[in-house]
Amino acid sequence: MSDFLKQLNKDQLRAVTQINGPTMVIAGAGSGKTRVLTYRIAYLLSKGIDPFNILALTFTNKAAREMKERVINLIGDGDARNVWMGTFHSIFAKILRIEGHYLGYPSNYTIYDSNDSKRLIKNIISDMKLDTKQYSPSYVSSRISMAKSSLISTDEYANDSDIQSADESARKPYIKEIYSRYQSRLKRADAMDFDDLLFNTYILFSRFPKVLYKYQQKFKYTLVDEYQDTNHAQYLIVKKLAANTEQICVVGDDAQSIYGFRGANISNILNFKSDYPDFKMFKLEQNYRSTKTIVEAANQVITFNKEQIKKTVWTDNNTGNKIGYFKAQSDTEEGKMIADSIFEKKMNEQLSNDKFTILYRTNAQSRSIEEALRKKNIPYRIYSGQSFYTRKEIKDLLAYFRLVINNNDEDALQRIINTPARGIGKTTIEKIIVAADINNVNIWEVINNPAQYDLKVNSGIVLKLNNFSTMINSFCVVNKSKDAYETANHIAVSSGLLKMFREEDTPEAISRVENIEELLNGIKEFTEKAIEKSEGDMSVHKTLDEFMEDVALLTDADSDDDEDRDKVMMMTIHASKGLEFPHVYIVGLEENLFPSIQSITTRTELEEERRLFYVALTRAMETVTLSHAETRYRWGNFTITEPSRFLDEIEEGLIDKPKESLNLSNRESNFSKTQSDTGQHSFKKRNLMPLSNSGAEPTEDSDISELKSGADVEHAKFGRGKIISIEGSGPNMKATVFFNSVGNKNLLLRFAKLKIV
DNA sequence: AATCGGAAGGTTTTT
DNA sequence: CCTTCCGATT
Repeated sequence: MSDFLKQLNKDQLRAVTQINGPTMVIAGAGSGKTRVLTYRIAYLLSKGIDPFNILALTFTNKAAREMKERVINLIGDGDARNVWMGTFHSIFAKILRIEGHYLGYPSNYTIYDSNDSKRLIKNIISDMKLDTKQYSPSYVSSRISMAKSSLISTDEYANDSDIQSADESARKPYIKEIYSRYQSRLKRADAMDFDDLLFNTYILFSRFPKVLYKYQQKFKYTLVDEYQDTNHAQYLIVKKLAANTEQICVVGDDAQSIYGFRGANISNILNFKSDYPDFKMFKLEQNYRSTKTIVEAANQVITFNKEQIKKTVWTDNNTGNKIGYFKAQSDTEEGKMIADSIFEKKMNEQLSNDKFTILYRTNAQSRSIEEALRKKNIPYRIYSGQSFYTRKEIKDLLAYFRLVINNNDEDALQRIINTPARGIGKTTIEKIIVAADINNVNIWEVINNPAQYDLKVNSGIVLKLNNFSTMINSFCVVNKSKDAYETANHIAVSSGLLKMFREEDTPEAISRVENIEELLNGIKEFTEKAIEKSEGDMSVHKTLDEFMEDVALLTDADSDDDEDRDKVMMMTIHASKGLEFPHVYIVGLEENLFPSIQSITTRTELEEERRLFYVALTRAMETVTLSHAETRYRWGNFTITEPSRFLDEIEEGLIDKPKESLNLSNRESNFSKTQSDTGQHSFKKRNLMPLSNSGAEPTEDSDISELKSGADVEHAKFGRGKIISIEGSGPNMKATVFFNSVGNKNLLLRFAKLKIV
């Protein structure tokens, strides 16, 4: 029956089959952590445990999805589907949809992402007539976030003398007031931010023992991945859930704790001992992923940290190559060296693109590398945070969806009430907000009954408001009966949003229309997938509400698409956690960048940076190449950099002699590059919906490839002109052209149909 | 009320 | 350098 257990080593086997009582698994990098978790779930099921009684919590959607897939592979679809597997945030969001009414939330509450919540905080700060410099929204928001993830309520925040004196000495005594207003505004909008999903779940379980009991009964077995990254709230919720049966298994690696900055607390691992004195601990120390060289280098680096649980990660794998080391003169050069190196290795060893991964500390570093890859025609894909969903046009359309789903969502309402322009201006909105505040009702309520709340606007405006609310209400009606795609499409068209961008005939607007179409395609896919899963049954259609629930907790790094394989992968080190790749490039190893300048003052923070480096190294299976640039374009000017201290922490025998860039003309090329770039941005086209995709496709249209800067061209609408510069490639190729009639224009070449004269 | 341009601020890292 | 926001202008 349990044939699959044969695939485990001794330690893994013990960790999997020890299913009675609290269990902690300390798993070194590459030692089969996910494997233990998935096999443990399979094992529980094989022992007759009801899948409905199992809860598995992860940090990222990606990890959750992978776990699901692997469990399905082991035991088949049927049982696996009934196990609750998901991120902390998504599982708790689900619970709050069901039980939120205990706390006064409707089941269709909106989830605000960090941008939404910063916007709200900013509004509050200006409402309070405070200086936004002194009270920068991001500072205030991180303060509030820290409080919430430590379960400190608004009242507790205001009454805690330590917190208050800290805020006062930081000259920000009003944060308590902002926090409190922020919470009531969220409540009024029937909205929760990310931290509320945890905070409110905790409150729910504390105040309503009956609800807690229900979920304790349901989740008899709890598994937690990446336990070292849990914050206080997550820790306590899990503890509450497991209090009854104590059938809890946590898996983690203190050496890979990299989320301290958002409240993760390594000591949760250490507390485990005192919370569950009769716990069993297993250490997984054999690494199956990397070469000896890589494992050794990683071990060496981590010894520079003082705080850690002792363990010895070792491997039976080959020694492998030494670690590569590039010393580039500039960031441009760094990109070039990496692109060249990938190209060479690819050709020599006949490797596909997807065998290569480039890791960096900050998202901003991707640009110079991207350019180099594009020049070499190497396709790549960036797994970046949220860029797709933070685009204006996407946010706008999503705001319509949000408002339709939750009429009280004030942030969404304010975003779109005049987009596209419908004559409801700033002054009017101002008046509505004041009326709402005075009467302590929601903005939506005021818009629907302007007279009742004594809104002092002329009859023309009243008519416009009326038209707006009629429109939204009609969308709500559509949403009740149609599936997600039909509703979304209807809204995109009837709201006039699509038309607005279509009429504006600029390359920028064209790309916005494309992005909207991508979003709609994504929703279509989402809808069809559900129908497909239910074997063509059209009646079980997915609603827009369900789509939005998915989106709120999704980042585009989470998505994966079959058509999008075989590309070099690029991502931040944080995003790479839990993944493995054959050939890894870790770039920008410079002081003040990696380790980050914000983290070199305290030991704790520096050690977190070092763990980050440890994570980066241990992603690699076969080779690692490190690089640094001696000069780097930052904030628009050259900075001379120093090699990262982390480079010295790897013993000389394990690392190659630095390979230096020889191109002396690089400074020049750097200058010319910046000049031609002035004032332009390339619009990265995203392909299928939840996917961030910046592919460098070979140019298909031979006409286009003949266009060069300096060429005289003719355009159907603008007439004669001269090409000033060209950038991008494939479908993204665009040019700046000076036309005698209208001056400079940015054109997407694929649409512009330029003729060479 | 809408549009355009300039100024200012922003880079950690993510759910 | 790039993006966003604000204010001045029409």
